[in-house]
Amino acid sequence: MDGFGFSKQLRLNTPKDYQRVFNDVQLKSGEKAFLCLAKANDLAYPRLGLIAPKKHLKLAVDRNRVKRIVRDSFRLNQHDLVGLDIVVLVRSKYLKELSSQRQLALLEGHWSRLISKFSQRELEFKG
RNA sequence: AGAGUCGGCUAGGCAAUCGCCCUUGAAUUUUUUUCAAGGGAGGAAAGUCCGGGCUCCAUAGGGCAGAGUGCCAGGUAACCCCUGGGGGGCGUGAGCCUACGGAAAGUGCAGCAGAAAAUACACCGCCUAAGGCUUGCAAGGUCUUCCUUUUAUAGGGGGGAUCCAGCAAGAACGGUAAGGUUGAAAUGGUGCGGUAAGAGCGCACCGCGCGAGUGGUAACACGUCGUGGCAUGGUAAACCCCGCUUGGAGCAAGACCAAAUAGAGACCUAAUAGUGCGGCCCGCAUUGGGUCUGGGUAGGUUGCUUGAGGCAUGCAGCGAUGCAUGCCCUAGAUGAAUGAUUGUCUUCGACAGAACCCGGCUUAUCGGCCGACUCUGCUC
Repeated sequence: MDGFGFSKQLRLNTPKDYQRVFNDVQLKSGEKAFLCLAKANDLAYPRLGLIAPKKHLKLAVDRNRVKRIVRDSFRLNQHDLVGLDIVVLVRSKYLKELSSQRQLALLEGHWSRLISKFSQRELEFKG
């Protein structure tokens, strides 16, 4: 796993996968635009799930755009996120007003916060 | 040059890096993984408003109801679509708009204004001819009275009454609908005659209805002829009537794989019956159907892209379109693929993301390009 690919392996594919994360949220990071939920997965790679409700983003074009940006950011940072199942929820239409650069910056912040929380938790768990 | 009308095309390009989906080929032991090549959203993909294909319900059949549709001809798989034509309306014009069958089968509806809104009425106005009314007049008639002439009949003269006849004036409980006022709409228009005043009351012209004729496949047009003084106010995206069309459900359709609407038990119910069948009846098929208990799956494959397909040329047609030949294969995802970052093009954008597939309609839309045409102005 050294490339920056984003194959099917790296996605949450079934309702079951999503339920697993929702039923036991271990890590959380969020603000106005995004909410990231995560749970350890005991795998050698991270997995990503996306929820962009029609309620917040009415147009299919907007929903697709956000998903692409999140996926791309996840793809480029996947090596730091090993061992996590992450579900990203799009929270509001406020997102629409943000530039793609701003969105990417927000996501970077979420990733690093998740990583630090995750490593802290691992330490506690071991200790 | 300015203003405008109609039609068509386009919908960022290029480079680098990191990625996604599909197909093909190669490597790998098949799975998997890797590499290479190729392809990868729209003109509206949208709204889901029509019409089809396809699938299942019966092989989708008859009638009623319901729904849709509505000038004519053509095109098409089909249509509420398209093309051409006709009628009506708008515009100087190119052009644009038009649910455009029936109102003498019936029912209903019409605020405000106005005299009056569908029945003919009569507010203002105009008129006083006929018939009647009121008032006046008194030369006729009639009645009455007085005077006078005469023996008398009768004659002459004066007064009064009456309203029989007459004359004049007035109006309406009469005539009229020309003129006025309202309105989207008021029972043909103009002129002449006519009349008490008026009126299709009569005539001329125009308009209208009906019939014939001519042209046109037809809708319809023409106005040559005849005929009717004119009859049927509007509204049918009000009910309705008439003609035509129309079975229902949808790719979560449906099919396959695995034990898979399975298999098991209990109770209830039924042959003029139940179910398929989801408006109702007929008809057709079938012999079951309903409730409950307990048990189990809710995964994968397919349908899924070669099609009423595109492009080019030729022929037929005013055109929509059809036919012929050649070439091409051009997204098939399914927690859902086209992106991100950077640079550059002086500027880079709008509306917006395929989900079974087509043909339309409607709505959204930044900018650019091309063609045809119209009007106005200037120059020659």
